[in-house]
Amino acid sequence: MLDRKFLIENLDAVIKNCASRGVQCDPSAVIALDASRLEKLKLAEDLNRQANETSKLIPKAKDNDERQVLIEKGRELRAAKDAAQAEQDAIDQQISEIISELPNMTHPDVPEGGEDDAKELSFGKTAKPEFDFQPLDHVAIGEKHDLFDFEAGARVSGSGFYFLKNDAVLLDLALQQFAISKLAGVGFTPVTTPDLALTHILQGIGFNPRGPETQIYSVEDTELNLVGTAEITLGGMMAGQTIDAADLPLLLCGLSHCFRTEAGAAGRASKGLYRVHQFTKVEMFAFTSPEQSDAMHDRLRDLECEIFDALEVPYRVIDTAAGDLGGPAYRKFDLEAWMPGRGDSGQWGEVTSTSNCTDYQARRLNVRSKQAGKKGTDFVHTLNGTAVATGRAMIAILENHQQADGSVKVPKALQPWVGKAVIG
RNA sequence: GGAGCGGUGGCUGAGUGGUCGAAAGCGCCGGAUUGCUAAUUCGGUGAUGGGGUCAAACCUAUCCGCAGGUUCAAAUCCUGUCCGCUCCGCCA
Repeated sequence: MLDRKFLIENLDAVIKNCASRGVQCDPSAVIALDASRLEKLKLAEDLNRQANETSKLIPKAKDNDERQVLIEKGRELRAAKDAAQAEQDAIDQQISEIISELPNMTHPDVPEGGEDDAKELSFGKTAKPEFDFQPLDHVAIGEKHDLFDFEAGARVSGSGFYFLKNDAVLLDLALQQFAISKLAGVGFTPVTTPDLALTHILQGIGFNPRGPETQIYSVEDTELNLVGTAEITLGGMMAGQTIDAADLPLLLCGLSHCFRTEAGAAGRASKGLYRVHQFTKVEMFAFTSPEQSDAMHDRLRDLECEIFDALEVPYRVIDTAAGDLGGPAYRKFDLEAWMPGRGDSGQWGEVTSTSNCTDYQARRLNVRSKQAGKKGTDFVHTLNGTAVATGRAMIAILENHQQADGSVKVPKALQPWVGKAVIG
């Protein structure tokens, strides 16, 4: 959510930003609405003040007659104030509806355009593999080593669910262990998180749990929703809180399951583990001061690179174009791993994503910071980034590390947890 | 799931209809003082919106979990709701 004053003072920039984000909206209506809102606000406040003054006179009234006159006057003033207040509230509601549809502003370095206009920033340390045999995709590798059971997943939970089996379980746990111990070692507080969250928390983070397009599973007759990412619960952890500025940045790494309906994704590359309704993820989350967030965003991206370098997976880093950014993001970097089994001869596939959401989520969630000696509070900045989504990481590992005999090398970083150097 | 109790300022905790944004203590900030990393003492110390100012000061409205209701007037009475605690039941 943008700040109302910011919007009013920077209307042209906001309109331009909406256009480059591809968001249909009319923020200009807010200007006139806010002017009349202020008018009603002042009127309501003035009437309220008069009513308060009248109320204070009542206990001091000389006699019953005077008291009755004052009570009647108070009654009228309150009624008038309620009417003005109601008008103010109605206008305020209209303004909020418009503003809540607006995306965050955009970092000046973000490329213009849509999905295909992302800027390629860099590549990982690991080169794309060159096979002297026909490489398999991860589904075929899984069949060979009995790693997944998609059929049973469909029987039990429907299409898009799966069981991991055997070494896939070890790999899954190893990825979690590796990511968490790596991050705990560089200042992140490890947490396990609820897998369900209240609707208003989702909305604060920028998810909309209702409507036909929603990516969110909701529990009927409750305010609970299955989280699509621990970003929701980690950000929600500090909702309504005021953090001592000296404690910033606050770094968390959270382990959670992630649930996504994938509404509207039917037909898109959906084979195997790539697009599923449930997966496990270690997520990084940072609450920072406004000055710290750009540097923190680079740090989260660099940590993702270190993790995938350690997993010996080839990847590229892209700076997502404006039109492809979600509403809360000010800038977003993705790591796309090379997946030799995708398409005819391999494709890049997104494995991580890190966003700087500046104060967009903090304003909705009301997360502030307080600096000692300074008057008032500031909204913090929030950032999130994938450390490891185990499903997609496994795709990249299995497909890149397969060998001619069908076995798969386990990256050194994972061997302590997998307990072996080769699968199969 | 059943029964009971409770949610007040950074914290502890008073406060059952008007003078309460709210006692007291702690913490914190500033001053004084004592010959010394402490003690004593005085004062100050919430947030948000609106106005005001170069910036302050200042003025004003709102906020005692949240949302409604009663009343001229609500932290205080009523209803709903969320959260927490205790006991019982169930349970990994």
